[in-house]
Parts: sequence; structure tokens; C-alpha cells
Amino acid sequence: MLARDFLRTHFAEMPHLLRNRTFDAGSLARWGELDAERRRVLTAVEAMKAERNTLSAEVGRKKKAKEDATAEMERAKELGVSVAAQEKRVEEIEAEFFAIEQALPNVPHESVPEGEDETGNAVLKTWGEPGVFSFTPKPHWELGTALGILDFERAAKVTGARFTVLSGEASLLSRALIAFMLDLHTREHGYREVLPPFIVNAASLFGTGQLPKFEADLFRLQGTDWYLAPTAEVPVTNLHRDEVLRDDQLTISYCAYTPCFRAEAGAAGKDTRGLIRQHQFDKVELVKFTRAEDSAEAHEKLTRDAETVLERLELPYRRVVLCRGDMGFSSAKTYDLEVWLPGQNAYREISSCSNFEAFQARRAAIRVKRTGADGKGRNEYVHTLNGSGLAVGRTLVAILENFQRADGSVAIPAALRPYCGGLSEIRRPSC
RNA sequence: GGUGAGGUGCUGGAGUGGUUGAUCAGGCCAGUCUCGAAAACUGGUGUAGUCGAAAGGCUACCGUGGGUUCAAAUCCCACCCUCACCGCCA
Repeated sequence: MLARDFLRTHFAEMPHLLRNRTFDAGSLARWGELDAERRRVLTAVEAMKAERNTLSAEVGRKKKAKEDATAEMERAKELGVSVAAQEKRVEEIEAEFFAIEQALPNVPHESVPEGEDETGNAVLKTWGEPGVFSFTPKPHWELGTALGILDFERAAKVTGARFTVLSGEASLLSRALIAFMLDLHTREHGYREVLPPFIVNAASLFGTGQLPKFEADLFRLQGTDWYLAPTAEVPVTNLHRDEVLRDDQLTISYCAYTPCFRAEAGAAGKDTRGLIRQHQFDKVELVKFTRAEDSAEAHEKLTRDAETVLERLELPYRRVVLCRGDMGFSSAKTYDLEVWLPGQNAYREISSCSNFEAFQARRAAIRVKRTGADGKGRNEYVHTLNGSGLAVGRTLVAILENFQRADGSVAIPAALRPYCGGLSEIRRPSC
């Protein structure tokens, strides 16, 4: 959510500030009307309440003194009726007001490029060279099926489309990648590892911005307000929901492995083959809470931490900054990391690193107690950030496709071998 | 799932309808004292909204949401959570 103060003081320029983002201009105009009405009605109600409180105190005093307080009680009762009616109006306004506010997307950071869609994104850097193959590189679903380590058919039988069984080396590699990534981030990048619940409640999903707008993308547990977590961003960011942190706690950095569950509503026909787009996938997530003035630098650092995983695994990638129109609802600035996939002859997203500034912190009420220049304490919203470090399934895909050999076998990156019991390649068993 | 107990401010812990945003103690901050510290003493120490140029008012908040009442932390209802025991179970 955007701050009310900000909306008020920048009301006229909001359409410009939110250009290329999806929002309802009509409801923004309505916000302006409601803001004025809300304050007008609120002031009136509170004045009546103040009078009633005074009368009630008078009643108490008179009753104690055994005096007659009938007049005060009657007057207070009348006021109570008016208060109730006006309060109902306040609640209506408040509900509509809030509905508008929580549906407005974040204002992009000034460094975010212009643009309506992914064509407006800008490649900021490229690392590594796409490998040169003496043969036509295969997509991972062909490689994995031939090696007997990816089983799409049985997954479809057990559950349905967009699920995969990893078996043998694929399962081992997946487990190794998780351990490798967590070790790297905790030992070298200063993150604290957490293993959060994989099921989250509606309040948490509201806090990070998935609800109410994107309910269709989630799996909801029947008859509850619990959902399968679509990303560890949700449980980990909400670790500090409704908290006031101490200034000396910041910056807080967490990393977490979780499976992620997405209904992928509207994704029909996209990436139907292979591991790229699944209802269930594994991810190691990086989450940071910072002071407002530290978030831009923390965003660069977090993105570097994710890039380091790719570099250690010798996977060519590029960093892209998303333009205004291609960014997610809650984000102020997003870098995507795209890994080279020779089997598809394309760079594909493997990590998305975003700075949400105070947008999520306002929704989730995550604050920090700070001391002002005047020596007085005050609460400020923190800035929250997160990024994949990395998506495990897609990393597995990248290894299979980049390290494949002419005979259909796949080498294992050196950095990963200690996590695989020294295994250096995946090869179809001769038997 | 069942039964019982409980959820109050940074912490502990009072408070069962009336000037209670909340006794008291601890913590923390500032001051006095001291060469300095401790101790002692004094003062301060929640959040949000709203009015106001400011000073300063006002309103709301004692797990959450309703209800009763002139008045609710206190009474009633529902729900959530915690703890204990039972059942079940990885």
C-alpha cells in the first residue's frame, strides 16, 4: 500500500507516477472524494463522542453523589443514536477507501526504465558465454526423460499436468542444489536460514500483496483461510508482521528453502513442456528487512548474492531490469536474472529480485523504532526486499541443458560435486 | 478432537461496570549527586486516526469481532491463540 500522506500530497501527479502500471483511474479520483468526506464525517462523529463521554462522566459523578442524572442520560442516549448512524457511514467510507488504497500498485523507483511490457526491459549485464556445441543441444525434457531422471508421465498419473517426478540423479541434484545454495548464502553472504511453514494464512498473503488481487493464482485449502505458499517470500516476510523492530536489528537477512505452489491461472499453453512452469517447485529465497535509506544498496547486494550462485555453477546469465509496465504489483524495482538455456536457445528467468520499499511493510505493519534528530523515538516502516537465490527446478534445467554432452550424458558443475557424493556426471545406466 | 485454565503497555503483574490509556514493580531514557560508576532521588517512557501554523486538543485501542449500557479492560455471545491433561500421531 502507498502511504495516505503520500497520496494526499501527490494526488494530482498520481496518474503520472503510476503510468504504465495497471490501476483504475476512476477509483483514484474517488479516493480524493472519499478522503475529504471521511475526514469531515470522522471529525463530526468524534465531536459527538467527546460530548457523550463528558456526559457519561457527569452521570457517574451525579450517581455517586446520589443526584438525579436523568437529563444527562437521555441526552447521552440521543447522542448515541446519532453516533451509531454516523459511525456506520464512517465504516462504509473506510471500507471503500481501503479497497481503493490496497488495489493501487507501488510507485516505481525513479531509476526504473519506461516501458509498457517486457520489450521495455533493459539488459544491464551479461555473464559467461553461451557454450558452443558440436551437436544440436537438446531441451531438458528430452535429456531428462532419456536419462530416466525426469518422469512427466507418471507425475501426470499421480497428480496431473504441470507436475514432475524427479528420480535418481535428478532428485539427488535437486537436494544438492538446495544445500549448496543455503550453505553459500548462510556462510558467505550473511543470511540466517529459516524453515518456515509452507502453508500461510490470508493475512500473510495480504501483507506481501498476493491477496486479495491474485487469489486465482493460489491453492486454497478447502474450508479454511489457509493457502499453500506460492513463495517463501510470504511466510518469511510475515515473520515480522505487526512488529516494531529495534534499529540495531537491521539489516535482517533471511534465506529459506521451501517448495512453492502456484495454480498458474491464465498460464495455459505457456511452457507446457518440461520443468519451467510447474504447480509445485522448489526455491531458495532471500529476504531482507532494511532501513529506508539502505534498501537500494541492499537490493544490489541481494541480486549479487543470487548471481553468485549462477557463477559458482558456471551457468551463463544476464541481468535485466524490468521496465515500469512489466514489474509486479508490489515492487518498486525488480531485477530479473535470466539463465542461458541452450536447449531452448534462449535466456529464461531463474531469479527475480525486488525492492518493495515500504509497500509491503505498510500492508504488514512492519516497523522499526528509530531515534530522530530531536532525540525522540519514532516508528518508521522498514523496506522489504526479496529474490530467488535461486529457483531450484530451473537451476536443474540449466545444468542439464548447459552441461549436456553429445552422448546424452550430463556433467555436474565442480561446485556441486561435494554435495552429490563426488558424482561428476549423469549417464544412462547400461543395464 | 475432548476437558480445564488463561490472553492487559518493553517485561512481570494488578484491575469484575463509572473521571482507568490503565495501580504497582522492573526495564529503558534524561537529570540530580559523583573524579567516574554503583546506589539513592526526581522526571519521562505505547500505537493509530483526526483537528490545529504551533502549543495543544479530541477519538479509538486491555487477543479478534459482535452485543448489552448514559458509561465496558471489567457483563453476554462467537471466534482465534497459548498452556495443562486426555485421545490420536510423524
